[in-house]
Amino acid sequence: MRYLNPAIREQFNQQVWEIVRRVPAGCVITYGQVASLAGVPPGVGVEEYRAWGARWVGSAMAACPEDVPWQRVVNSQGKISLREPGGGETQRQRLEAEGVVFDSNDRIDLKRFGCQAGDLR
DNA sequence: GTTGTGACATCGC
DNA sequence: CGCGATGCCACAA
Repeated sequence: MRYLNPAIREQFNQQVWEIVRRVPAGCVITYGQVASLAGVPPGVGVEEYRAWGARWVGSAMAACPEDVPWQRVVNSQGKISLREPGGGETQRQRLEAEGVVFDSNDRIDLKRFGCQAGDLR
């Protein structure tokens, strides 16, 4: 198959948003974690999912609803990934209000604030 | 139908 | 530990 079925993609997006909503306040999660929790969509190889799951999550985030705290989803570097640099300052303070601490490099310590799979449920 | 770009992850230096 | 380069899929123009 050349590319994933649109229906599966849609369902996958919903699943991603659902997981992000389960992320508790003061806790952040990486794209890889979200992809891992979302599970491998049908008809997709695990090795391919490992490489593209994160990107699919990012694509899903592109159209995330208002009630989805997309800001709690960060990349492996522990940094907020936004299209507009500096546009996330307001949301960053929002995370700080939840207890998330940023270092001098605008980075989050995933060892402390990184959410575990078992913490979601 | 083709081309360019992207809210990433991983490996190498 | 930090920065640069690479791979691959989906979407918009």
